[in-house]
Amino acid sequence: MSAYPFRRLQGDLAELIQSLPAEARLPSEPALAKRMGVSRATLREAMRSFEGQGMIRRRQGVGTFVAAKVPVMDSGLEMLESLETIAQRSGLTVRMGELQVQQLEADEEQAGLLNLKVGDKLTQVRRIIFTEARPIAALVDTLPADILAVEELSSGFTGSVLDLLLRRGNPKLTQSRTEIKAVGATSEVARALQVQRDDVLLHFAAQLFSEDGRVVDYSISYFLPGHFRFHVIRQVSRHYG
Amino acid sequence: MSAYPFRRLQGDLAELIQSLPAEARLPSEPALAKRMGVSRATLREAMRSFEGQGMIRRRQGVGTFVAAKVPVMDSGLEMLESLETIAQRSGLTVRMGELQVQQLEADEEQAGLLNLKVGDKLTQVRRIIFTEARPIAALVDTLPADILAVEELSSGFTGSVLDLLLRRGNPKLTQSRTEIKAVGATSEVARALQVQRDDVLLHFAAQLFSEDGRVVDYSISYFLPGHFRFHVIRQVSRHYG
DNA sequence: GTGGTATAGTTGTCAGACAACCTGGAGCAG
DNA sequence: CTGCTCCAGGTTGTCTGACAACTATACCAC
Repeated sequence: MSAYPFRRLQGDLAELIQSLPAEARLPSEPALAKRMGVSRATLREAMRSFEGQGMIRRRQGVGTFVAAKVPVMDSGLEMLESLETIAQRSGLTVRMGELQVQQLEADEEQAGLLNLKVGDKLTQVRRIIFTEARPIAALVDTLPADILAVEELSSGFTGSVLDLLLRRGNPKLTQSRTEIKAVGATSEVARALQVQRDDVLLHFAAQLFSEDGRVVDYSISYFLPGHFRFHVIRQVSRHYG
Repeated sequence: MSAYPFRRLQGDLAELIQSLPAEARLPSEPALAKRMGVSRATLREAMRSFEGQGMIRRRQGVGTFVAAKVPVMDSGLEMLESLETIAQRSGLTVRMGELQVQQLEADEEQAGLLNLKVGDKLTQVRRIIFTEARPIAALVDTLPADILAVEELSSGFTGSVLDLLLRRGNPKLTQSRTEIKAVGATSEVARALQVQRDDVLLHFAAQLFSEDGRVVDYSISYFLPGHFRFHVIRQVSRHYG
């Protein structure tokens, strides 16, 4: 149970929406507010947030409806989730391999990305995600050592730095800024993902922010095409609506 | 002037936020609501929507602040904008070339994507975006012929189907669902963009939705790496906050 | 100086009300 | 029967006013 109605609502409402079939009609706002135990104003803030993510569709005088379903396989980029979480929701089994944890000191580029000083201690985690036998993603997380110590990764590390931080609950994570590119595989990545050098890969570079605005993780991901589907809902800017 | 306060507010607030420097503090909610001429409840719905896009940051008991600035050069994917609009905001000059407009009948794939029947009339627009002398993007828009007729593209077409539809104001566009991939250049695209076959390209495939939920445009874009920067703000899912 | 405490200002939430809008059916003219 | 108008009920959109929870600052006792 969360302290604030809005946060609890986000989870409850997401659960409800995902449990309903496409085009299904949601209860009216007064009814839903009562059922969720919040005021209609708070409910509407949450609704607005879900509408912005394209999960629901509202029509004045008619009702609120679950948006047309997108194939379950792919993942919307509005929410930051670990690959493990996405895979689990999709009913896939993935495993992690080739885990490498090391401590190092920030060079100029890393210091800039993490908003630190050159020479500050860093923890770096590299790993490969496999489905069945094939590697499909390569991940590198770099964190300040005071956020995540090397020792913490020794026992029972499942492979997701994000999930680890979320479970620990400290620092409190709020959002990430993810940059999207297409790259050719370097020889190192090509070997890890068992593809040819210069083969096409999707590339995410993400800064993960905590509640106080600090950068707590810089994450680089390489995805093999065809095994993941990423999409984003984009709003039409209505400067002159 | 828009009929609904919320829509007007979206534009006004976006303008205000973008005009302020990073970390700047916004007026308090009561003050801002009064200034914008809406109630605090409506203002808060808009604020929640902007918060979801990572544009502002709210701290209870303290205030609301403009989020750390994202460089104007690159473009957040939360908002759907034409390349021309993005370029203009970035101070770049781009020009369109190799415009091809044709009418055709929907095959099975196109019918499925646009939610039409096989054989329905389509308008297809192909074009290349250049900066200076180099081509940097290839675009293909496919629309139902009743949405956009071939004749409408004859005079004064600037190169953006999106901007054209927005200017016309009919149908009213609401959002797009954009799928993101990395692909190797086909021989056709490679020739158009003056790259080698199988060179790495970023690939967007977007369905553009109108107010009534109809798919009014299916758009495919190929981007040359290095000339565009795309990012997305991702919220941390707080199922157990 | 130090630490605790009041205080003003901010966001978070609530309740109730009315306006704008859409849908479907009743009623009526043809 | 058909087609039209009108109306009533239900839904989302917005507003008002209020109180709760929280934060930073100023102030005071020590």
